[in-house]
Amino acid sequence: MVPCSQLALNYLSSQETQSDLEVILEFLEEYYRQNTAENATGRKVRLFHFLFEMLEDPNMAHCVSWVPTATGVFHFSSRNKDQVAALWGQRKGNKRPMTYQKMSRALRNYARSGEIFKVKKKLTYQFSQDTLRSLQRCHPGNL
DNA sequence: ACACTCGGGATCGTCC
DNA sequence: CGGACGATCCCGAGTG
Repeated sequence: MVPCSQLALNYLSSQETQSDLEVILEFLEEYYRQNTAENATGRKVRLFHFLFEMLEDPNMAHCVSWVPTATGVFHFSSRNKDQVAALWGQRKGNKRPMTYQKMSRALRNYARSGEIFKVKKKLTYQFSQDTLRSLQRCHPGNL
């Protein structure tokens, strides 16, 4: 997560015509909206955010893991893929249980927005460069 | 023949 | 209310 102060500075320097107070209030409102409800209740989390979390968690390696050969490529375990899906549905608070079939449909939608692409291999997908960079920026952990 | 995987249209829920 | 957007549901085709 980029520090609030740095974001605010960038924002301020690009909005020199408005009054400082106006700009600051506008920024804080947006910042607060993006960084509270999301982390607290998981309401605004997108599927690829969740998947990135799973991929960074060593305890989930039996479900999803990075493919070492290329950056941003990951694949699901054929046996445990539905476990990831179940956790995803749980995170979203869905009434009906999530399955890999339904979750993978959402993954396929990411091809249109260019966030994640399907690769030829079974059960494997690839984050786009931009998506991967922004995810790593928000996740100050390893790498 | 069979189970598993992929593709996509339709629909839903939330937000503005 | 209605459109945009992301996700969910469902069914049929593809494949080893």
